[in-house]
Amino acid sequence: MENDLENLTIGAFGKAAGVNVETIRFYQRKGLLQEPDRPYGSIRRYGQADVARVKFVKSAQRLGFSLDEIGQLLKLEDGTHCSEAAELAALRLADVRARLADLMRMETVLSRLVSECNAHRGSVSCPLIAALHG
Amino acid sequence: MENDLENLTIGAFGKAAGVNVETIRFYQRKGLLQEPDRPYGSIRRYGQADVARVKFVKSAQRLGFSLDEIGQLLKLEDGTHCSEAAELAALRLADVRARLADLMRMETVLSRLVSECNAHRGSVSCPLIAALHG
DNA sequence: GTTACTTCCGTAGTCAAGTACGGAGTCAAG
DNA sequence: CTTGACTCCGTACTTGACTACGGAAGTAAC
Ligand SMILES: [Zn+2]
Ligand SMILES: [Zn+2]
Ligand SMILES: [Zn+2]
Ligand SMILES: [Zn+2]
Repeated sequence: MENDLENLTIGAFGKAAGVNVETIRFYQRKGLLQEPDRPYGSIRRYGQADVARVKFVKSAQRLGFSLDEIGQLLKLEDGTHCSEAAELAALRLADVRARLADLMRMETVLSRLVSECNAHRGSVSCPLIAALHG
Repeated sequence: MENDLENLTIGAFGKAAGVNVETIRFYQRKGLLQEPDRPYGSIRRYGQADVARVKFVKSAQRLGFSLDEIGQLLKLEDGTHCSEAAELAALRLADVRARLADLMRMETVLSRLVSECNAHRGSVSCPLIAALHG
């Protein structure tokens, strides 16, 4: 296979970017990745810029951005006017903090319930189950 | 309407439990709620035990249990042998803690990126966008 | 030049937890 | 005894981020 770094088949591309081939096609349909022209009667080839783009998507996903938001970010990728990007990131941050607060509440309650259940041996009814009725 | 507390129509039941009628039907299909017998050529009626059951489901959901897990919990609702319930709760707790760690990581990175972006005014490229390439 | 993998492309399915819809049948009020 | 609201039931749709499938065409290896 003549798969130098700028002539990757979609399979090699997927491997290089750490994603499934189907994921690449899916991103193409979503408009997150453009499909390179296809030489007549042949196969598309991909390069390192494409790999970088997918890695960008995956990094942003790890920070909680949705694919739609990542689409926005990619349009600002030149970095010349980042205020919109900062705004998106601030929204994400607010959302992350809200979910964090939710989970902290769950953590508090669950850990209390688990330890209460561990402690009530012998007593009549389980406080864990009882708590779910409130 | 003769809707005393033990003769609720499904609509009154939904209102009493704070959920949509369709949600009730959905829970019935899922086996979380049993459907009461339907007097010949008539309409089903519900009581406070049903309302309590839905509220149990909703409480457990707020703690992060899935409907499938809640189905398990409901089978143990007698409270006589709670070790399985405690085990489920411990699993939920572990999961909540894992998600908490994820979100804390996101919070750290996002808040750093946002403040770095706010600080870089005038400098060449945006560290927020740049970071997504790593 | 045949075998065996890939690519291409469109469509369809997955998961969770519901929501929506359409056409009966039922019920209470006026 | 009709109107309008509600119930019943089955089926299909929703969201987000993929994943799977099927058949034709391209390509690589021997
Ligand atoms: Zn702009
Ligand atoms: Zn217990
Ligand atoms: Zn048991
Ligand atoms: Zn910036």
